[in-house]
Amino acid sequence: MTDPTPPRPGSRAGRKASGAARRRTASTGARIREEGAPRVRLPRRLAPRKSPTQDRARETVEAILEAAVDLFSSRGYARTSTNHIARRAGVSVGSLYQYFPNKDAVLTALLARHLAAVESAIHACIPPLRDPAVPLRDGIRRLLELLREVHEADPRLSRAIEQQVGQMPVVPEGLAGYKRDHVATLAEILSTRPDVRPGNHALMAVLLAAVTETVSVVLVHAAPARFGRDEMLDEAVEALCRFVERPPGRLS
Amino acid sequence: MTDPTPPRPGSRAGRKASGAARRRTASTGARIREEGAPRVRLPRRLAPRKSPTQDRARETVEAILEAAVDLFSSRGYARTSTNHIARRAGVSVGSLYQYFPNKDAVLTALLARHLAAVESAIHACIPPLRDPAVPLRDGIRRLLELLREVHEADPRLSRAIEQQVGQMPVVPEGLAGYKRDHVATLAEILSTRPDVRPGNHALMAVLLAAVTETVSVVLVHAAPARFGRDEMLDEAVEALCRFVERPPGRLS
DNA sequence: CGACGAAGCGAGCGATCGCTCGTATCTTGA
DNA sequence: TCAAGATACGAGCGATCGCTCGCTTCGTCG
Repeated sequence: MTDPTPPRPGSRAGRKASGAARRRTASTGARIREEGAPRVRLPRRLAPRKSPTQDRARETVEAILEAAVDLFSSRGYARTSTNHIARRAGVSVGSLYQYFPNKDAVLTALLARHLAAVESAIHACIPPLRDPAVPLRDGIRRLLELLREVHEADPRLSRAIEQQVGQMPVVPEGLAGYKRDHVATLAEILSTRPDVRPGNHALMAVLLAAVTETVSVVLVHAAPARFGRDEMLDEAVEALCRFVERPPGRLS
Repeated sequence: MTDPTPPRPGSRAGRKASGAARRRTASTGARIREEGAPRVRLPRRLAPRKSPTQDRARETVEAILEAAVDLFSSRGYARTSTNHIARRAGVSVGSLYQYFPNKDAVLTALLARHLAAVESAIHACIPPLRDPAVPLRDGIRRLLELLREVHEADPRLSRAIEQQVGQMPVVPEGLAGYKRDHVATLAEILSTRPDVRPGNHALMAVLLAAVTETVSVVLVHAAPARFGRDEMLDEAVEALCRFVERPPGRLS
C-alpha cells in the first residue's frame, strides 16, 4: 500500500543499497547542446536549477524525466510526488532537487520538449504552405503527418502535458506565446494564397489552429483500431482543406 | 498566509461565531427533482453520500457546489482542498462530508451538471438534424449556439471541469459513455441525409464531434473582443458545414 | 413543551507532500 | 596522487491534505 514502486525494469538498475552505486561508462562527455529545449526565458520558479556537466549527471536528469513521463501519464500530475519520481528513476529526491527547483519545473521541462517538437513540426511546414506552387492540400497533409508523429512518440505523455498546462498557475509567456505567433503566420498565409477562399483570415486562422490541434490529437487517441491510420488522416485533411479552400467553381 | 478566505461577499453571510447560525426561510420544502442530474449509476466512491431533505441542507449543498466552482476554476482542482471549499461556502468541513464522500465526488457532481447541460443541448438539436427538410446548416448553427450558451454560463468552470475529467482516475462509465452514443447517432444522421457527401460516416462523425466540441470552446474562450460573437459563430458553422456538406455541383 | 432525527460544527488524526541539508562518494585535473 | 568540486544520498522537517468523530444546534411534530 505504501507504494514500493520498484524501479521500472528497463531503466537504471535498482541499486537500493547505498553501496552498489552507479558505475557508468565515464566516456568523455559528448557536449551535445541540450536537445529539444527552445530558447525561452523561463522564470526562476520553473527554470532548471543547474545544468548537469558530467555524463553521470546527464543520465540522472534523463532518468528523472523518463520517470516523470511515466508517472505523469499513468497516475496524473497531481497524484505523482517528487519522491515517486525519484524512486522510479532510481535516484534520490535530493538529486532531483539538484536539477529542478520544484515539481512544476519537471513538468515544465517536459512541456518544453513537447512544444519544441510541435514547433519544429509547424516550422517545417510553413515554407510549403507559403509556396503557392505547392497545393494547399499537400502542405496541410504534411503538417498533420508531422503533428501525428509528435503525439505518437508518447501519446499518454502529450495528453498529460496538454491537460496539465491549462492547470498550471503560471504558463511561461515564452511557452504559451508561440501559439499566437503561429496563428498570425497562418493568417498571413491564408491571405496570400490564391487558392484560399476570401473571408476574415485572422478569424479563420484561429479556428484552423484549434481544429488542427484537436484533429492531430484525435488521430492518435481515437480508437486507432476502428479506422485505418491513413483513412483517418485523409479525412482529417479533407476537413481542414474544405474549410479554407476556395471552391473550384466547377467540378464537384 | 493561512488563507482565511472570508466567505465571498455574495453568497451566504459569514456567520463565523457558532451563535449566529443560519436562519433561513423554512418554507415547506419544494420537492424539486434534483435538477440537472442525469440518470446515471455512479460508483459508491463518487456518489453523493446522502441527499439533503431539508431546505437548509439543500442550501448547504448548493453553497458547497458554488464555492467549489469558484475555487476549482480560480485555483485549479489540485490546489483546492476540501477545507477551502467548506470555508468559502461558509460551512464546516464536516458538513461537506455529510453530502460528499470525498473531494472527487464534489467534482463529479459539478461534472454531472455540466454534462447534463451539454447533453440537453445536443438532444435538442437531434430532431432538426435528422429532418432532411431542415437545412443541415441550420441544425449545426443551432447546436453551436446552444453549446456556446452552455460554456458561457461559466466559462472558467467548464474549462476546469473538462480539463480535470481527463485526469480523474475513474471517469464513471455513464458520464463518459454519452459521447459514444452521440457519435453513433451522428454517424447515422450523416448516412441518412441526402445533403451530406458520401464517405465513411462513422469516421466523419468522430472527427465532427471532436471538432464541434473544440469549436464551441473556442467560441467562448478565444479573445471574444477581437472578433464579433456572431462573426465567430458564422465562421464556425462554415467550418463544420463545409466538412460534411455535399458540394452543390454547380454554383460556387 | 419535550424529544428526536436532521443538520452542522471544527479540532485534530494520520498520511503524504514538497523540499532541505549534512554527509558520503565520484570525477577531474594538475 | 590527491585536493576540490560535482554529484548523489536519504532521513526527516514543517506544512498541508483528506477526512473522522464527538458533540451542539435546529426544525418538526405529537
